Amino acid sequence: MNQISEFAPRTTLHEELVGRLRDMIFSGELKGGDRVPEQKLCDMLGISRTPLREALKVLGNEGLLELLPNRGARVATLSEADIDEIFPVMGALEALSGELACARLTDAEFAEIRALHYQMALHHTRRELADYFRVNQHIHECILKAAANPTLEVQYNALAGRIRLARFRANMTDKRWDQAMREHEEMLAALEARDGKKLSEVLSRHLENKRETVKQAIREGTGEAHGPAVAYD
Amino acid sequence: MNQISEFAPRTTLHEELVGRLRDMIFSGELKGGDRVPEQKLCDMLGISRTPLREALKVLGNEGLLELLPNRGARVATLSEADIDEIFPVMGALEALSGELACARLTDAEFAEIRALHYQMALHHTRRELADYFRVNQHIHECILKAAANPTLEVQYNALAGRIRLARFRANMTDKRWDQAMREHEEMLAALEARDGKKLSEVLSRHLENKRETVKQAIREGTGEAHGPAVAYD
DNA sequence: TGCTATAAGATTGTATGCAAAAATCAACAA
DNA sequence: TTGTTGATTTTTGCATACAATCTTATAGCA
Repeated sequence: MNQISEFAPRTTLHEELVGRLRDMIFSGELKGGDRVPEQKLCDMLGISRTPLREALKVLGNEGLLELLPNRGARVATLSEADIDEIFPVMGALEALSGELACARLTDAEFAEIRALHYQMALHHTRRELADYFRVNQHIHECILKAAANPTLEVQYNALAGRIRLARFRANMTDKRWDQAMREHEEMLAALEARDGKKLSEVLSRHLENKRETVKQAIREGTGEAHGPAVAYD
Repeated sequence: MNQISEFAPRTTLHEELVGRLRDMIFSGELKGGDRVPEQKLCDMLGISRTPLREALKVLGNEGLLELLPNRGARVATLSEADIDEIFPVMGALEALSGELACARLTDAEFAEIRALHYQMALHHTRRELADYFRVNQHIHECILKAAANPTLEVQYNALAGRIRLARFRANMTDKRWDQAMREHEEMLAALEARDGKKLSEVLSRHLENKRETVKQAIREGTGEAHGPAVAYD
């Protein structure tokens, strides 16, 4: 029996490992730049190298790991240049998700997003940053879900995962936070009006500001050890 | 020595296999729906199952193969619903590539694209479909390259690869072909003017028409055996 | 001291073996 | 004929073994 899950779900080991390693990266257990020694991980997880290596190849293909032939895997790191490269693509995808979401959004889905929005607004007024991030991320997930396009979801999440490699606790200025909140007000309005063009425009702008926040976090945090990755907004 | 390449390039076997299998899928050597028997492929390629399986996992993650636990891999097939799901995402990415390309395009790059454009126009007037497709694809590659965003390139090509699973020889009507050619005229004009908004709009529209062509090809070609995948335009 | 060269050790890449699951097929009954 | 059961074969999933490559530590030399 492997030590990963007590009640083995209907999945293969390598597949489970992909998820497990992803979590280890996002949680900070494996930090950017760390080498990923196969044998050590195998001992730790109680498995053999074969399924682990299959998982490493997949994560390498996703851009979360850097695979150096004959020299093992490293957790990928993110430069400011990488951010500038990834964010425009995410922006295009998120804009699309806004358009599709507006076209398909049910009243029930909108109601849920609105509820989350006000919950988030409350966290904003109370200056509860962590809670704000959590709900914020949930809202974006809801919009993406509402777009009802699994391919879009996969592609977007792949990029969002790479961004999460920049695991520096977000430190939004009050000014930027207020701005983000205003943008979310616009989003809600656009969603209610089912105005896809408007929503995609707001989302693009929103992401543009987010990019600066992330870049600044990278600049300030370079070299330091940190906790789990957080959402930026 | 493995039988894949005479002069082993500086790469690992599994990586080479990813490319090799991709080619086999695109060339039609492995057709959509085919099972991919590990042992048989290993014998054929003169390798063992371990690196092959690593490659299969990667291609599964890319969506070119469908991995069924304990039941092996199948070459993925493409339904019309899949097309409708993938094309909007490609559209968003191609629109972005147009905007970025306009922002960065050098005069030399534009000159090359213009040359290709006129070459393609010649193939169009002569009704040389295959040549038209080839040059057409080259033009789109040039625009993508000009965008100078590797992440965008990777994501776009991943989707383009999945579309190529619909390996039916394109059968454009003359009407649609003429329309595509007019769209390319608009593209060239937008590129020359470095009008990113305009180019991204034309590219989106262009892709929308392409979607219909591909869907029609799927409808007409279902079940038949075909040659290598072709570009659609 | 600082550099190169070389050899030992560690790590990765690939092949093989074995157990478990699925697919196939044959016998049989309805 | 059709459908069901069970044994046999095939195929996959994982573990292990061996080979190739890289890393490092050390010795020799200028």
